[in-house]
Amino acid sequence: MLEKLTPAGRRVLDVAAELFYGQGIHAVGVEAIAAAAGVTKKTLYACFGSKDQLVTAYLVERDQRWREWLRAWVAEHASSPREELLAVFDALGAWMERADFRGCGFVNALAEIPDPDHPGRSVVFEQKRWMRQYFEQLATAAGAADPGEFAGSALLLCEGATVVASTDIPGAVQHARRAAEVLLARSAA
Amino acid sequence: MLEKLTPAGRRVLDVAAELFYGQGIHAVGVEAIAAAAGVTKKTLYACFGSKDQLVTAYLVERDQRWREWLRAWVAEHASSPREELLAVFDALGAWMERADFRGCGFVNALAEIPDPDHPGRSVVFEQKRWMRQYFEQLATAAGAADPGEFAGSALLLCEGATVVASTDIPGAVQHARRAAEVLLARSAA
DNA sequence: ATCGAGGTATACCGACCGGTATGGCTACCA
DNA sequence: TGGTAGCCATACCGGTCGGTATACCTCGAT
Repeated sequence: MLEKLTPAGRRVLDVAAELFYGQGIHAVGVEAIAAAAGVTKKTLYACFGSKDQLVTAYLVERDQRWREWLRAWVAEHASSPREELLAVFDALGAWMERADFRGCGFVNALAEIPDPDHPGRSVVFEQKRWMRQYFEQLATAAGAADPGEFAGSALLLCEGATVVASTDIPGAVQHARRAAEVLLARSAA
Repeated sequence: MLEKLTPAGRRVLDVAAELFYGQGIHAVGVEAIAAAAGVTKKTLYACFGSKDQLVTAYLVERDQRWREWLRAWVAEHASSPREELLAVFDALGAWMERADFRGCGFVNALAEIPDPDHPGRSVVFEQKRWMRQYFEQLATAAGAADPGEFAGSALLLCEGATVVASTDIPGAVQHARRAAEVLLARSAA
């Protein structure tokens, strides 16, 4: 659904991603998305079928891009397994400094999707599971005594930092990084 | 605004709290709230003025009730400063087991309120600041070497656990409690 | 040469949005 | 006894919601 997008569909998804993240899903109507993408509603519906499916496509692509961006950032800013682990928090910090930062797009989406059967929810679940697994992989490489335990803690700190950073409290991610260092030292082989 | 509520206003706020938390703010219309409270829209507007003000009142009261509930829970389930600190996580766990748990109502509200001037946002900020301060107070009593540092970490773990618990990953709050114990031991006098 | 895919534009649908207006009823208090 | 606070019911306002219908255009591939 994402690779074989027509040019118009591509524009729609880009615009939808920005508006959904910036203003919230319910706050943005399909008409506004179509207009901002320079596309008629008919084209939008021909490409995505419904608003719910457009929302799901937004989340799927956000997940893909996040994984790619994070891996690239870590690879570029770290030169040892231990550094890679902590670089995740530095990446988080870099992301939060963006002017349009408005918390975790997946968590925000979850807040607006109470329906347990909405396909978007499982995309969010999968994203968090991936983050935990990524931490576990890095912790294993870094020689942590219990990589699974550390990965769970790191996920908590990571999600906590994202929430706290969006509530006007400064230094959240640096704080999370320090806590992760302590927990890693405790868990080191 | 909250104490001097008329009986009809009281019902409106109770119903609004349940619907806003359970379905999201934008997803619930004033008409649905009025109907569920057995009240006309005119009465709703006479009591609260606008939907935004009703949302704000919901957040203010949620904050009040949370503080009272948490303090009472901690007082009942702990008998030493250290136990009190960790009991906050047990309280979190008890709250998450409720059938209607749907993440942090304040964080969810933030996701739906991008407007930086909305009065509801500062209520959310204040709630998080209070949590941090509460942790600091407990950490001081428990003899932590750096109560401020520990309070920040505890807030991260607490918010992280709430997010992670709402993404289908089990054991988040128990994990957070264990991490808090480790960090507290590291920070103990 | 044609035909379908991917567009455009405009108009429409019923339902709902937040918010207001009119009017009447009861109960308590000065 | 008269007012007013609180509440009811109904109807209305302009605007927007997600989604559909009709009709026309323009390509590139067969």
